[in-house]
Amino acid sequence: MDKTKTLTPRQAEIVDAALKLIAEQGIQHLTIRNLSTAIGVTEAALYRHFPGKTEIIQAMVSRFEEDVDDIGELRGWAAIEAALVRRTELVLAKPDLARVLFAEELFKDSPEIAQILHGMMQRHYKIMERHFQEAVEDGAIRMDIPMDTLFRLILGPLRLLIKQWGLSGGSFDLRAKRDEMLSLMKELLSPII
Amino acid sequence: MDKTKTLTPRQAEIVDAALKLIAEQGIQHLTIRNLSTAIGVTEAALYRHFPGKTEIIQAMVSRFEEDVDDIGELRGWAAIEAALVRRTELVLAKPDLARVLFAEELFKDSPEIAQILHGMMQRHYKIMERHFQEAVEDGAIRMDIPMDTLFRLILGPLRLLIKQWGLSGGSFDLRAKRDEMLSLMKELLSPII
Amino acid sequence: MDKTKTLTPRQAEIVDAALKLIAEQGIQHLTIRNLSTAIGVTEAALYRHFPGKTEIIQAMVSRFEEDVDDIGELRGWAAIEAALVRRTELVLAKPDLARVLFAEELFKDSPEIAQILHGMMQRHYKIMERHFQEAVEDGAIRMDIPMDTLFRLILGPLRLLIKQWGLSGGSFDLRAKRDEMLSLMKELLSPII
Amino acid sequence: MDKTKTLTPRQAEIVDAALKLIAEQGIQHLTIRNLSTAIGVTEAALYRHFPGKTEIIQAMVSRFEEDVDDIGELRGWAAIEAALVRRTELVLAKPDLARVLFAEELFKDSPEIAQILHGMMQRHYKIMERHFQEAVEDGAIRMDIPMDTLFRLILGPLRLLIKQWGLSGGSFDLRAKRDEMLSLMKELLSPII
DNA sequence: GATGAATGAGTATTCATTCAT
DNA sequence: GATGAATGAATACTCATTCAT
Repeated sequence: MDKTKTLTPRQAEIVDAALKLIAEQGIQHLTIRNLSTAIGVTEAALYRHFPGKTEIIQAMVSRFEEDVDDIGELRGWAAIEAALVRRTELVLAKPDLARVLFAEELFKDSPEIAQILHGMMQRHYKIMERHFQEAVEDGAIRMDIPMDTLFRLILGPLRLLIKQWGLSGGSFDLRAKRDEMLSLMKELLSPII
Repeated sequence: MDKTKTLTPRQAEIVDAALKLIAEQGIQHLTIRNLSTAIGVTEAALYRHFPGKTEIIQAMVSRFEEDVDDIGELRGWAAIEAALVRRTELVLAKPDLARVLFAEELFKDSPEIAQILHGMMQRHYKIMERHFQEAVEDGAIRMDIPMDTLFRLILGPLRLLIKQWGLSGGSFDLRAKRDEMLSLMKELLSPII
Repeated sequence: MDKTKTLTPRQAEIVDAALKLIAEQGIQHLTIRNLSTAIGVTEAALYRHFPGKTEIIQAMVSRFEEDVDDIGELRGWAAIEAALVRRTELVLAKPDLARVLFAEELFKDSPEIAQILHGMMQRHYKIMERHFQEAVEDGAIRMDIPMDTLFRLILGPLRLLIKQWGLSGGSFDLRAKRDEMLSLMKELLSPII
Repeated sequence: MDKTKTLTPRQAEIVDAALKLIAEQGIQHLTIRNLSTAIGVTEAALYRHFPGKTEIIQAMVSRFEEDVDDIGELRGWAAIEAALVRRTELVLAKPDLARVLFAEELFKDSPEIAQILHGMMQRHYKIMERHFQEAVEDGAIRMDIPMDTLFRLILGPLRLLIKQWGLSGGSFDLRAKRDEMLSLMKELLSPII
């Protein structure tokens, strides 16, 4: 039931620090040295808790799923809205994690991580697709838009919104803009009666 | 007339190799060593052609503008379409360059490059905004959408489309999907008469 | 009580090796590579003990003060003699260190070190000046010589003596020559009754 | 008769530039690159005029002799004074050359240069020794001082004076201090009647 | 006389990792 | 659980020199 390995407190601490480091200074500054001094131990100490750097990043990436998934019992447009809201709320609650969230190309290096991310996106895509389908069936979304295009039409602007918010250092009201966008999308995509 | 410094053949070769390296292996692998062996010379040889790594990246980044800008005399929705088409055509023509094009966070580290990119984006944004305005005036786009939201609504899906195309290794027909998206957008955004 | 940071054994070893390297082969050969092989470790290992090359040199230079300063409770000509004797004894005890001691121009490049050395010289100059003053008051030195000239008259020959001794590879009896010089100076500079 | 090879104008230009570079920025900055850009040619061009860097330095060092030697027909104390005056005048006329003049340890690297310098010093010493002898015979200097000590007693303060003048960036009147020192020395060293 | 392009050895420093304690 | 010391491979960059043109 629980696919994510439970982390020890120390492991969690390390993952948190890694996340913070990446978000604040970029992937390049995620070094064992920086990580260990951020936590207050020696470099060697980290290897008591993780076999290597790769595993730390993996643990870090795995945390994404925990936070992003699970929109409850909702269906259709309500589920879509809930998913997008959840995403932005996550961004607001854990900006560090979020700023990394949409930068898949950062992890091009390690195939393992890239794969984890890819799987995550795929799963996410499947879920969204189901809700899109429901929304079409419910009459909330017009039926002439291919699924993949619909996905891009909705997720694309949201991703860009979050990216701009991150790059600008949180200089505007993310919630307000998100809500504005959502209601606008809902209107734009609704069937022409 | 020509603001961009003309590169020597060797410089162009280096920039090309850099682009390829970044696109294929990620920024982390853009090292002087990798670059020089990719070209087939010693590391020291590179410094005959560029003062340093920074300048190589700058030259690389500068090439973006050359290719992306300039949509001619068009205005309004036609100009928007032309710009987006041009972007995807660039992606198709020079996938290496393109894959880097939308990954601003890659350059978070070096402020100089980040600034160049930021300036580029700003300029691009201004141009697009003007065309949006024109399109609204022309009656091609409904007038109740704030400019920034409009920008995200149009650019967001395109970016996502290109990113997916890149990540999937060009597994679908980018032109077709782009055209589909464009005509759909045009319809969605047109004023309700 | 002890202003100088105590060095770990390894740090002391490194500083010693650095001193030896400089003395034997000149500043140009004081490289991390040479230093590490002189000690028998890899280059990287040095960075466990010092943050960088600069700090190594600083530690090296700091040792000067330890050894040169502090002439006890003496005053006047006795203090001057003690200072000069102490200097030559240092030269005899640690030739490596000493050979570097009077070659300020070696450190022209790195301002930090130059400044440390300059401060050292200034402090030394002040102390000597005080003792000169006392010696004049005590009637040991004639009163018609300006302080700076007096300084040069006494320190100049000593410096040259030490330099010659160093360049000649210690080919003559430094102590004897120093004593000869000191007693001669004392006589030359004493007031004409 | 003329031991110094005559330099071509270009060679002289290179030597001058080398001198200036060393004096202004230290030996470490005497690189072929810096040298060539100082003159305004490519690095490769230098090798048309000198076989290598060593030979450039040699030519540079050789120039010392030209300028320092030859005090004419004088003898005794007058010759000593003339020699010291000549030295300081050289310092004043060509500070670049002069600042290098007393820093023998700079050239520890290349034995050839060290040897040239050593020979120069030896020759100088011999000449001075002769004049000291004459001065003693003439009754200008007391006869109880060993030659080598006498040499240090006179040259030491002068060297220190010049070094301080150089390090301070020429902040005091070198001629005045030199004259003050000379007349003082003359008095101090004269026989007690 | 001079240039442009290249080289091989070297510079200080950083990295992830290992191991004995 | 953690440390101190070390390593080997990498980083960007500089050096004196060579060579074909």
